[in-house]
Amino acid sequence: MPKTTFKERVLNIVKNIKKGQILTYKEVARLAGSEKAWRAVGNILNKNQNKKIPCHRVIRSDGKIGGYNKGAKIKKELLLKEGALIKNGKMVLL
DNA sequence: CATTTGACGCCAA
DNA sequence: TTTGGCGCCAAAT
Repeated sequence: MPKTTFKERVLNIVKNIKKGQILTYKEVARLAGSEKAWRAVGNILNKNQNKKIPCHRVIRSDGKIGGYNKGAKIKKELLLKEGALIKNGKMVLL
């Protein structure tokens, strides 16, 4: 059985995000087991950004897009295209 | 092993 | 309301 490190847990959670679902770094960190590890979460995604991981579905708590290796703008467009909507700085599903 | 980095979050002014 | 600064964790160097 795997040791499931924090990094692996985070990647697994992000990978498990459904279409149209958006989570904040803080939420992901909390699901991963460390509510205050949001910083590490962003770093982990940044260094892993694997194709299987829809890291573009993870945004900041402020409702801002945050960053993306391919470009934050593209990230936002991807989210809107998938059916996600950001309203009043919050994530809203269709 | 110690220090810096980083796709962040929240509080104070 | 907006801007600045501090705090936090894990990984990289």
